[in-house]
Amino acid sequence: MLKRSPAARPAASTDIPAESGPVASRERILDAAVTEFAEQGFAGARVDAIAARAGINKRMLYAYVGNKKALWLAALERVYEAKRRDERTLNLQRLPPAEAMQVLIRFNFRYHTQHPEFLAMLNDENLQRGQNLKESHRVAELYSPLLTLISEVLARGQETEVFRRNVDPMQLYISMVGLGYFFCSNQHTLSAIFDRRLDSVEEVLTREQHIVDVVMGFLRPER
Amino acid sequence: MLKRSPAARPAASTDIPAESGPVASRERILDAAVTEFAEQGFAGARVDAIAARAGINKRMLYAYVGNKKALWLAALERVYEAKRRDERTLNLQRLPPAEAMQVLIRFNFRYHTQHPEFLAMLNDENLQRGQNLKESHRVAELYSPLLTLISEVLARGQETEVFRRNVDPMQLYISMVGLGYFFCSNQHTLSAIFDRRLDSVEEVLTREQHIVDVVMGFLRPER
DNA sequence: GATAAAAATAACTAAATAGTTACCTTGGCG
DNA sequence: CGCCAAGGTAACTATTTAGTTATTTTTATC
Repeated sequence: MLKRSPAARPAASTDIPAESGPVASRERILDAAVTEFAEQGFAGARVDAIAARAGINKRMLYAYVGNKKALWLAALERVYEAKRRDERTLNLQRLPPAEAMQVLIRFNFRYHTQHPEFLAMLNDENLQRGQNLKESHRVAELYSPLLTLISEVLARGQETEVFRRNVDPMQLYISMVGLGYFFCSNQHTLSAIFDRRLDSVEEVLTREQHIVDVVMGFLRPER
Repeated sequence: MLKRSPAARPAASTDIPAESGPVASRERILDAAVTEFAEQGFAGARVDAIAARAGINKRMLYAYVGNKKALWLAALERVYEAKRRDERTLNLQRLPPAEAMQVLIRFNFRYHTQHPEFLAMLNDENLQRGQNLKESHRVAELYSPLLTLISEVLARGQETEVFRRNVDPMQLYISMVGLGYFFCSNQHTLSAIFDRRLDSVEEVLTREQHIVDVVMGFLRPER
């Protein structure tokens, strides 16, 4: 069991070129894993397919990352990190609360439409009852900055009385995300049941505007 | 390929007892399939496990239902039907629109909290890009009566000016469902990220009230 | 160039899996 | 009883799969 990772070897005297070497290999493997896992789910994904996608031998894949579960967790952390990184680029302090809230809503929806791999991996992790994420020692890092952002914008809007009071930021976060998540994640079954394609640009924009209307409509102060 | 289903044999002279016979066997198989598929997903589910759960031999399972994909589709149709059947019991005509809408919202949320197998199978069908559902010759039967109910209640509420105008019933349906779906389906990852259990009675009731508040808040007419 | 460690490959293994085949059991009916 | 078909079982097959081992190639350093 004492498998030394090839990445642990002392760095060579020459700098490692950007497009090769152990670190780059690991990146390529994780990218390939995200793609395969997102398309097939954990049980449906094939380790051989991931190796092939990464253009690497299976033996090296095991050396770099470990077994299939470790691969899943690394891929899951990767898609979370990617979203968190994007979330952190949001700059809302200068915007008035109503506008800032709209930016948050649209950002979330667009992220979900553009990153089906994020939705697919989250769904499958939930099928596995979140056991991998619970065992991750990096969960704390994956905590969404969005919740803090929402809290801040919400508080500002409540002070200036453009938003209603007594709104739990976590509930609002789950609602904001859920309104887009279900539409994106379940587009195929919705499409089959309604006999209507939902992946056109028009349908997606219509949905985005509806989500903004729902959240902003809800947040209007009581008369 | 000419496999005669055992169910096709002429009925015996004695009546088939309720708890045995081909029809009952098929029911038991489908129940077992729903459970196994919901826990493991399509790729993770094992045909042997389904046969064992149903207390039936694999040979008979193949005779009664067909291969794994046919089993999946039959199970998927079954969970849809179950929800549609429940939806049809809603009796909203007598209720004033605001109350009727709340009943719809709560019904949906409760159904999702109480039927994780419905969510799990829908998620996995979407991972498979809805291909099985699209090939089903029974999709039309699976169309949700909820959409019609929502349309009716919405129209009544708009006439009496308790609801805002210009609301697309399909968007409202997707929102109503999505607000609860995400919370239920992703409870494990949400729980891990927020380091907070979401499956207690209190948390579920809090969420239900929030969903009601969001939808009803959105539906308030503009001032 | 020699050497040794690192990196990569292909071939292998043991277990699991969807689907099938050959065979056995039961019960109704003349 | 004797027959036969429906209903059922166990053992099998061909393939696939995660994970490993034996071996070769590459690279850095002297």
